[in-house]
Amino acid sequence: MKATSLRARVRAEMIDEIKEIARQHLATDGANLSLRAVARDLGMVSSAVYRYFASRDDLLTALILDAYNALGSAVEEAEGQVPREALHDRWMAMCTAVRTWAVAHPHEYALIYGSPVPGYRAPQDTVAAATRAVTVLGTIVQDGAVSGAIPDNDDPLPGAEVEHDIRRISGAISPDAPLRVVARALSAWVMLFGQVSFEIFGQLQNTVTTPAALFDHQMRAQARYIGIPPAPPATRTE
Amino acid sequence: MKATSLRARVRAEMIDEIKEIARQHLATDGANLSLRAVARDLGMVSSAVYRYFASRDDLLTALILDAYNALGSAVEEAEGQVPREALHDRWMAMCTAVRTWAVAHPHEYALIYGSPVPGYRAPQDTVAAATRAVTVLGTIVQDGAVSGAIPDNDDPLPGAEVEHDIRRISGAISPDAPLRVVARALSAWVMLFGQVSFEIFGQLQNTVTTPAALFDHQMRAQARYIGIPPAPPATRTE
DNA sequence: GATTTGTGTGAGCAGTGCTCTCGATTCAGA
DNA sequence: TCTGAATCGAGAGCACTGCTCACACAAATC
Repeated sequence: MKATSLRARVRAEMIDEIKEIARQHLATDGANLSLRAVARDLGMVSSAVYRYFASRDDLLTALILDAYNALGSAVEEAEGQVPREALHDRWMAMCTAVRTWAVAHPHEYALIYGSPVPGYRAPQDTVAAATRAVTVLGTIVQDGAVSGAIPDNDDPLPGAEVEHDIRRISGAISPDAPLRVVARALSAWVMLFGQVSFEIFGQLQNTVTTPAALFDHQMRAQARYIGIPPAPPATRTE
Repeated sequence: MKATSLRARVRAEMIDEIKEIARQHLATDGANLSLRAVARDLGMVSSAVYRYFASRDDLLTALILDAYNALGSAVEEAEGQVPREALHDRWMAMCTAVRTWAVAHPHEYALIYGSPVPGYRAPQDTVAAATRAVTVLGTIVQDGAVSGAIPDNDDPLPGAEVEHDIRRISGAISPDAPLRVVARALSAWVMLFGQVSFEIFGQLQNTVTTPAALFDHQMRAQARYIGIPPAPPATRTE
């Protein structure tokens, strides 16, 4: 009746344990993760770890994938709890989830949105995981566009090359939204991660005293910029 | 007539040479800079390098400071060549200078705007250097505000905490600009570096085919957002 | 039961940051 | 101009790293 052998189960647990310890080391020692130190914490010799990860970079890649998925889950979960028609609340929930997760896991955030550590390659596996967060933005914009809540704007249209790029992104994320709305949503997306990165990477040090409040204010401004109608004054819906 | 001794001059040259080789290693091998390898390239033994830099982190800090200054110079120089009254051109020149420098020196850009490498501290020296670029933005906004070219907008005012932060930034950079204009300029600034970071760090891979064109389009949109009037249709001024 | 497969050990290699001692060179003051 | 002090590079050495490779032991398969 056991679908997986004892060995396979133990192996999976071992992999999880290694990654967990590695995450702890990441949080304390920074990005220069020591495989030997991880092995030491596990009570085993360094070479044994190589039975589970072919190299240190492979371990890091696994952590990167996990980080993308953790962020994706956090965002999906937070946005999923908001009623579909409350576009503004969905947008804010999404933004806040990104920042909250980043503040709680700064080193893992740095792993995925900071400078690429090794000779940077993005294994195809990570692409799908990385897409989860932006897909949430896509559904918000898509819902707002089809319901008419988010109107088109009168921005100048981009050149052919840029239009092609934006159209492709739109097709994958919010196929029925006007091109110019997608363009604005994209810039808001970039602004969102720019703001978080500035905070996590210390660019706001000695400049901003209340990053959470500033973040909230700026994200509301971005919602206005995209064209997401403001939330109605707190009226209980039940 | 020599103000500095021979030794001091040789020492300064040596420091420059070490930094130059280190920059080359940074460009090829990525962020994990090897002091021994740098020493080898210089034909000296590793311990000799410690006569010039107390530690590897000290070398990196020096490179970080140089990078901030290089970016600052590039931005100042590009923006300085545009006539003062051409606000839109000044804005675009500034944005383009940031991206151009980053594309030309991706690893140095990662050093200053990526994940902080060591147990991240920002030595006070770097703060001044880091301010140079944003100061350019400040003068543009300031000039536009006092000349009336950039009108105030009707954004909701932020809460007291955020207002305090923005007011302090405004005071240091563009003291006569309306609070709400400064807030928008700040978000545009964040968006600018978000866009560049996304490109340099590979977040746009397999998504955007012409990053330069997209960048140009998005930065024009940000100028509109701030309230910088569009450049008049190319009429030769002479 | 024999054999193949997976797992952990320990030694070892090449590389790293950094310290220290030891000659050699340059500088500054008498 | 000579002398003591400061500076500099070389080399050895320590503790650490990623990674490889035989070796022994256990589990899974035949």
